[in-house]
Amino acid sequence: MPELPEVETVKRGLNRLAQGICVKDVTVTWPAIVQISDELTDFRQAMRGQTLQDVERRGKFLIFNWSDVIWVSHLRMEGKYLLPEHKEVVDKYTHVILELEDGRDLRYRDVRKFGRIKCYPKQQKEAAINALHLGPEPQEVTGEELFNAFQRTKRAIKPCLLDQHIIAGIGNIYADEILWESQIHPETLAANLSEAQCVQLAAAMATIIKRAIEKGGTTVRTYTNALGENGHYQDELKVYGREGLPCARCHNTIEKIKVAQRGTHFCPYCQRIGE
DNA sequence: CTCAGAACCTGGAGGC
DNA sequence: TGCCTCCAGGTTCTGA
Repeated sequence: MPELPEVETVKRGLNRLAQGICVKDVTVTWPAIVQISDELTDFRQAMRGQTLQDVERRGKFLIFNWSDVIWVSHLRMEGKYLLPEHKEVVDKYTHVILELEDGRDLRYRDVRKFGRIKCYPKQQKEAAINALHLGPEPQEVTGEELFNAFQRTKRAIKPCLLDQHIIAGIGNIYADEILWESQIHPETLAANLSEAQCVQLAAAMATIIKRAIEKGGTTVRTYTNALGENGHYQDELKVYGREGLPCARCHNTIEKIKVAQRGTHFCPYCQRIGE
């Protein structure tokens, strides 16, 4: 679930369903998921009595604004927030449970246990977000900013799109989709892209990310989305998961290769190195 | 400093 | 059915 459009969808769901929830008690069953900043002594103690004001997003991070603390939360591969309507049995993949004053629970569920929730005092908010060293959002970055950032690296364009210090929020699915839209081969050296190609890339990022947010993100495989919301952008994917199928633009066959250890889908005819 | 590769975890899919 | 290998929407650590 977790690239920018999916995280944005989770954020909107939490703001719709969880604003004003008040925490009575906390249970953590996999301690590595929860971290606290040096100023705090105990997560459970810090969270008791906290009311959720709202949730923001920066890149793929969720920022929870509680009354006295903030959370910087990353879902990584499979993290989900759930707010079950009825008291459901807690399964073995649920690692954090906030027992609420209204009788419900806010649960964090994560099969692979990769996700993280870091808790800070509220006054540390700006410093905590700055310490993430995130690049600009893909809907806001300019071609010129991309061009300048790419001059400083010897890497291929694909790993640059995944580097959160350069642009914050793009993951493996949208990187492939953006490169297809821009007709750029994923192994092209980023430093070799022209300024015009960087402008094209910035435009493709804005269009694709905006559209994916409108569609509620992308749901692939059998993951069920948090808060009952499934994405629909999977119906509009042009290359991701489409190896062996015809390219929507030129009808040649989509290929899958490895670039910087990540599965990478592209059209070898309309995405060529040096074009 | 930069970059490639491993590590962190678990489950599903496919080969034998 | 069982066992093995590989793969997965991400980040962070290690070491060259």
